[in-house]
Amino acid sequence: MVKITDVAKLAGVSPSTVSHVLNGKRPISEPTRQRVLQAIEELNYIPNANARAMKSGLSGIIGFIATDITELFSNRIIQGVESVIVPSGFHLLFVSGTEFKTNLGDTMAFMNSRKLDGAIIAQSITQDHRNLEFVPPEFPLITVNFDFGPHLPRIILDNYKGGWEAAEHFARKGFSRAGLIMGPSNRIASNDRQTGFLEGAKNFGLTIPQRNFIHVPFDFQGGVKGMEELLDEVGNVDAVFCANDYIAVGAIQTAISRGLRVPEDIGVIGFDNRDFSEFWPTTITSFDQPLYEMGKIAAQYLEDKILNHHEIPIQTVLSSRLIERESTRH
Amino acid sequence: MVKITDVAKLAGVSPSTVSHVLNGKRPISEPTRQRVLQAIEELNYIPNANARAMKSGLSGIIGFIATDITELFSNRIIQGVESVIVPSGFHLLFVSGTEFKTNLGDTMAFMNSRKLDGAIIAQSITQDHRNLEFVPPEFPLITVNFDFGPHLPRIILDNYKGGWEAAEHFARKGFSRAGLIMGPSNRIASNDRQTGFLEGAKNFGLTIPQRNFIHVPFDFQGGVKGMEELLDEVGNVDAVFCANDYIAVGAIQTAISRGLRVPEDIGVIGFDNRDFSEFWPTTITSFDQPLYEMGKIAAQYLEDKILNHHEIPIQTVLSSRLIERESTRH
DNA sequence: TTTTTGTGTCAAAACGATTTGACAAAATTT
DNA sequence: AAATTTTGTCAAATCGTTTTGACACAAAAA
Repeated sequence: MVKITDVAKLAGVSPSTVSHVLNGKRPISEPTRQRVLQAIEELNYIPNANARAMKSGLSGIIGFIATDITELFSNRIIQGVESVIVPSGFHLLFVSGTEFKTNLGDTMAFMNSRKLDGAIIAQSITQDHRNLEFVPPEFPLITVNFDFGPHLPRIILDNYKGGWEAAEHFARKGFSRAGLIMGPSNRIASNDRQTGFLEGAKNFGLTIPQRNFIHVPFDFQGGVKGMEELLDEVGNVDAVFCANDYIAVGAIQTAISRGLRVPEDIGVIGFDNRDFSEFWPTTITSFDQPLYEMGKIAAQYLEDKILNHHEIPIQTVLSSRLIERESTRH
Repeated sequence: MVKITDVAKLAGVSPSTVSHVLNGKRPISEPTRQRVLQAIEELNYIPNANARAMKSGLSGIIGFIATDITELFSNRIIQGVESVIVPSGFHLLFVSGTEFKTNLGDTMAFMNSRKLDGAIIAQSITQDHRNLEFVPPEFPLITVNFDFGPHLPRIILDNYKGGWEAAEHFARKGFSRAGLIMGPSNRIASNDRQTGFLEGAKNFGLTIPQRNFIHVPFDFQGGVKGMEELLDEVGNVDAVFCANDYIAVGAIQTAISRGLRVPEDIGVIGFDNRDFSEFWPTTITSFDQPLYEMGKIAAQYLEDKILNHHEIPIQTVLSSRLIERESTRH
């Protein structure tokens, strides 16, 4: 491996001169500069990143912590993050969720090992704070799309507003009897959306069933179960707001198999704007989350903290965007 | 930041002794060991990863290069990779596709900068070799799910076999007139599947249309276009093999809107086993790719090269698995 | 008892860059 | 012409580990 002294020798200068040519910390005369550049070219010299990291104290690596990388969400966030950090010379290192969850000691060690200049935590399922207590408070850290407690800066979605807008949309489209199929009840996001929807429904004159706490898993079967429960036990709804698009699809198929027409007899709104909601036989009205944007903002704040030691605003709130499709075209 | 000398001082030993306690390269007497351990605990000492990397020449980081991280494929591969490398103390660093594609110099610099101990290249769209010519041949590198030329070790899918099995499945289910909607023609995978399907069709007695080279984009609209073309111009098919599930869905919807029943009048097989193929109104017969497995194997080979300098087998071939669903239940 | 072997520890030399104090030589100001 | 400033370069110190040759001391073998 060719190193800086090799370059210096070939160019007939000292290593420090090579370094100055590379980093521009001191002026170098043009002829010397050229000789050094030539030597670099000739030897194909690449500075050793680890040596640099050691001297500077910065690794140029930002950690990305997600409980489940399979979740498509993470990816759009990642793209947003990368759009910011890659041009600045940073790279993204993936810290697997399980690793993060299972081993406190290692997590702390990792954050403290200087391998990471900072980290972004995205969409964790757990609300368990314990791990983070071990991370030193000055370590640059930000969470995206979920709230990990009052001390950690976060980029979040206005879920209350999303719920409210769903109700508003139903009302404007002429639906009148609200129903609700939410995800697992331990999620703050779910609760906020539910509250927003219910208060919105009240505000816009939709009827609300007494029993408004159907909670199901975030998948197709959850939607099936939710819609069955809604039709069999709650009854008399024509406007169903679902926690996500998988649930919406299950709900729609169940309604159809019960002889109901969507949206004529019953309207459905999903959440997340999954790819299939756009080409499902009945295309699905849904909320798009600005995940790319969230990643971008998170990355900008993080960089600003790492590079300039600026504090990250404790909370940044973005809005989801309603995308109207057939499932609510009354 | 507390360092090894601080620990040494507190424990009343030399830094090398602390190092030996940590790494076990030399025997240390039990009482000394205990004192050192105690000091480490007390000071909350975490070794500096960069200093370590510099000394050892290994960063403990493996690069993951994917053209499009949004693509769900990458994620299952990543999970497989992680299942192997995380227990061994490695971490995964994303190298964004665009970065890889656009800037030759940087790519090379990156591979050579010792920031990465090795890299996995997954599912690139381009067939462009140029970037890799700049990577030194001894750099541990392996590609997953695509072939980047004769010199790079690869884990690939037996696409020919997949095509062949699709034909076999159609024949066994009583379909008789084969049709084909493939992805963009520049993909080797597409071509292999096509050849396998056509030869399989011949072998199992399916009729093959003269015009068997419909190529469309890999999405829903591609499927719509493909099926229209098939019905309008090729005609007389009852068994359509699609390049992926998005195309299959578009094809199915188009067939249905033309008054055909799936699978009674026309059977459809997709590829990739996307989540929605399992709950689409007509569930879709598809091929599952062993992506997790591929990632796992790639990671094992890579580690073996990084740690033990064992050469990576130039080619490892895995098979896809047919999952039968309603779209071919004749 | 003397020699050999084995244990446990240390001091010093890497690893490969960046930073800083020093100092000629050249350019500018008095 | 002397004093001052600027410019360009270098030598040496530093970042925080790991590794290795040396050595003291204890235990075992001669």
